[in-house]
Amino acid sequence: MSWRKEQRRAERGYHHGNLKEALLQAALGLIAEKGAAGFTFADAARMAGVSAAAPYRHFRDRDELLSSIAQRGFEQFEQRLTAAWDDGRPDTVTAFERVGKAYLAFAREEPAFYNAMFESGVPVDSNPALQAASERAFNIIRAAAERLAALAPPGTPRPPAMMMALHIWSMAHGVASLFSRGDAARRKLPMSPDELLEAEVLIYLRGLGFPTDRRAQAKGAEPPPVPPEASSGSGLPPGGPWGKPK
Amino acid sequence: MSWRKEQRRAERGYHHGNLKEALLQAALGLIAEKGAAGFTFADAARMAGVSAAAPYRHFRDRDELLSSIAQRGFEQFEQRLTAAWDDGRPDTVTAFERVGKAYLAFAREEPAFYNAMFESGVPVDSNPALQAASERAFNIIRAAAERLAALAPPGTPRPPAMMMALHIWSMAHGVASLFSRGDAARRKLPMSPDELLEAEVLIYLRGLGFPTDRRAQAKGAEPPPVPPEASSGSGLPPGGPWGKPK
DNA sequence: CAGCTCATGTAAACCTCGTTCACATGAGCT
DNA sequence: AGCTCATGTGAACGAGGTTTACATGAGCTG
Repeated sequence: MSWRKEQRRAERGYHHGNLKEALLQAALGLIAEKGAAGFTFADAARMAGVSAAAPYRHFRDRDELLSSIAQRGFEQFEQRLTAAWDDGRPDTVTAFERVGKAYLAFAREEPAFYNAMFESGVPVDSNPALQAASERAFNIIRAAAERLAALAPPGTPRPPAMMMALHIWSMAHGVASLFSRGDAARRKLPMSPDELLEAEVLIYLRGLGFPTDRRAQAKGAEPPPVPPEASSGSGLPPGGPWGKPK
Repeated sequence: MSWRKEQRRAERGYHHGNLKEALLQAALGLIAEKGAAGFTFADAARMAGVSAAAPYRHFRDRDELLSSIAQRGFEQFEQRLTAAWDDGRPDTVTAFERVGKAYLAFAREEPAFYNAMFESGVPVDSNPALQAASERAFNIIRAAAERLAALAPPGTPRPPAMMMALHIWSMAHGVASLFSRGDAARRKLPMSPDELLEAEVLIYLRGLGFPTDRRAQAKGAEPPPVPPEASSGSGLPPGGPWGKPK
């Protein structure tokens, strides 16, 4: 069995050359497989072909590795949310929903990152860089909420954008962690997590008085009077945001 | 140092008498302190004054202890939700909001249970009793949603109660796990988690067309025509569900 | 190019934990 | 009194986290 280690060493020499990165990648894979709780420092080292003590040259301890991954996660998260938001094109509500979907997509497609970010027990404030990355990501949601709030129909009290952002975040996180990942996904649902979240957000926005029919507005302009096609006076498609009751 | 162990043994004899219960209590305390991830079987044994091997007479392994705690958690959770719902008294919306508050209160006051139930990585289906307890608890929310759905204003499409229940659950869980517990509670918020959730639920209900002014209905009866005091035609108090924009 | 230095890796050791196994104890029944 | 079985003990194993003393070699310096 030890020829393997020898061969690896022969391949790469005494020094690895890029161990830090290799450890992060290995950890990412392991966390995706077994969750942040099941991930071990030693395994990551093994996977990178180095001794168990080597990682300590690059991370103070296991928690710091985890926290680094969480930080990267928030960075990628921010990118995905930014792309989804696309500065509110083609219209604010459509873009807003796209952000919601991007949230769930991230949670589903990057389970390792999501796990490290929200479920690993790493305190957000354990590391200033982590905290900053987390805030940048949240700010995307907040900025989107800001734009949405500015569209509040005249006559309606304008909702605080921060509150809206927190509400949306809680919905997305709630759906993701209860229904969209890992063991939780095994709960039997009448609809997909994506549909669930989309309906939730639409109903919420309607509750704030927003026209949730996309045709009713464009490019962030003040919404025009509701056109006659918009059904039931609420701007929603017939049947409600949850589709036809099959 | 060993006089302590001896004394303990002297106090309680060779047999503990109620080790299973003692272990559950010890675990509860440890989880509350350090989270389910940081909790160790050995610590629980130490705290109960027995050897590290003793717990295996009562639990197959560490996971089974955790799962037992999660189950108890769901049972207590169900009780609290049931009490809060109080069969929809004095009116459905009020009772519904009380359930939301009870959810958060439970998450805050019973961090160990909440942790074991939702954040410990214990799969809900690892144990039939656990699964059943979890479903009973969720059924309270579902039943409440059912009653609420039946109140849908005439002319509005009636929302599926199951969907409503899932939405409410996701909001409550989202707020609890992001803002109301442990490290997460350190995020700076413009309002308390309770207020945040209450506003969220009210806005959501309004989005479904429910009159969210409590005076507008009583005892689950069909809501009467909106009285003149109900402002702005939405049934909400002036300023919106989030209070005055200070 | 020889030599030095420091970042980077290794091996070995220590502690804790989860888990198992052979054995001890004593509560309750016969 | 004696049996028996549930319950607890101690020792042992393997694994992981972490530290420490030592090894290696990449890159600078003269």
